[in-house]
Amino acid sequence: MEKPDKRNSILTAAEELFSDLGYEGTSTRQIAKEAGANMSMISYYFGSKEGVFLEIMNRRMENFKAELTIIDEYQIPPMEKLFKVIEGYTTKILSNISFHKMMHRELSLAQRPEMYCKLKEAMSGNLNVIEKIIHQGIAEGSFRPVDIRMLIASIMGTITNVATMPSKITEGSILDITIPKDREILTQRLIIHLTDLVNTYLTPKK
Amino acid sequence: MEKPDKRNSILTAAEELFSDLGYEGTSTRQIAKEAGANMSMISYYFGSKEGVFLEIMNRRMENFKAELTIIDEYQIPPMEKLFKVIEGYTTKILSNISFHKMMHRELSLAQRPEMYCKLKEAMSGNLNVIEKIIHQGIAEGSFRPVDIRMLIASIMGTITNVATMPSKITEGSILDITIPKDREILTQRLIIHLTDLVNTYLTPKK
DNA sequence: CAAAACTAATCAATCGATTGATTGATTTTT
DNA sequence: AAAAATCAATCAATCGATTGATTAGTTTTG
Repeated sequence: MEKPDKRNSILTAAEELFSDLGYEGTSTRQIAKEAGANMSMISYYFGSKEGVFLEIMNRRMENFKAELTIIDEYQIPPMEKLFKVIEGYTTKILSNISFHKMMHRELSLAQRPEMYCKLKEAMSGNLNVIEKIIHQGIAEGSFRPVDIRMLIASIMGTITNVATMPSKITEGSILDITIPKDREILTQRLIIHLTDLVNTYLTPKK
Repeated sequence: MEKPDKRNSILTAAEELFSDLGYEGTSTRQIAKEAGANMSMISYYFGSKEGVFLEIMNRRMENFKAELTIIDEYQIPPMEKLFKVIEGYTTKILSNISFHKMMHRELSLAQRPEMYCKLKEAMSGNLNVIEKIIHQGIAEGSFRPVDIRMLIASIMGTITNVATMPSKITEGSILDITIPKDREILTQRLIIHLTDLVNTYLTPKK
């Protein structure tokens, strides 16, 4: 016997719809229809449309954080740490594009102050780890002195650009990030590019 | 004597609201109120809410394009071209953040196919200019061979990251991109970082 | 053990509020 | 006076949310 489990199907449907159409662009009727559930199930399980949104964000955020702080503990050179952070971050984001789109829109619009703060907090937590690593590298002389915040903007921005930009925009490229196989290829290509970029940029000239 | 010019005040109000609240998150009543105009003025001048949106986007896009193609014509080394492109692009985007936010959301959501195509076209036009320059540099040996598309993603992504991310996220930084004076500082800092980054990354190792 | 009581999950129907848009009358400009 | 611009009032449609009723599964009771 199959379990309907409308609760999860609502979350799944809502995440995709929010990601594709935006929060305001998605109606509770669409969510219910897509989830194969009755509208009232949304209120029943999550209280409101915003409740669904918050549940999705909180879930994904929990799964997202931490990870990076562990890498910082490793006893390896800063450059190796940076590589691991880049690999971890890229993989995470490219395998959760829907959430990443939602998150970015949330930070850009800044309408739900509570959620905004949570995201900001989670975000700057990750930022600080990266900043610390780069700072350490510069201090010990294994990195060139650079504008740390701007370099982080480059790293984050590159990943976001690949993740959110419609792949069709890169004309000629047949890769489509919505296709799992292509996404895997893109992920590796992005990791290679970013590690090459920061390595070249941060390695002191002889 | 002041001219009411409701038409323009509607466009101005709508651009800011669309940028802050998103397209679906903005109501025609808000636009009218903010513009100090009657609701029906929106239909009168633009036909519909979407008409307002399209007018804003088309205006800004016209103003945005071209510029880059001229740079490509200059008789200067590829690296100098790239610097000029970066400077021009960065300045343009950071002085039109509202439009840039709208544009990115439009590309991310892809709901109005017609507008989406226009934006894609304008975007890939700019991309191709940059690609051509980098390609030329690699061909003549003044650039290292790199993943061109990914490098472009880094350049664009960095600018977008600085432009769309709430400045508060960079804790410690007191710079607020919404304040003109701070924005000017950030713009210069961003240009310096990007030129330094691409210069270091593209210059062949001796 | 079986009847009764309770609970979680689901549904169709409907609520008041808000949406984008339009109307016809009125004012301003030319 | 003709044209252009503006207004208050109103439209049908859709929004998010709630209601009361129903079902199925579990617990408690006698």
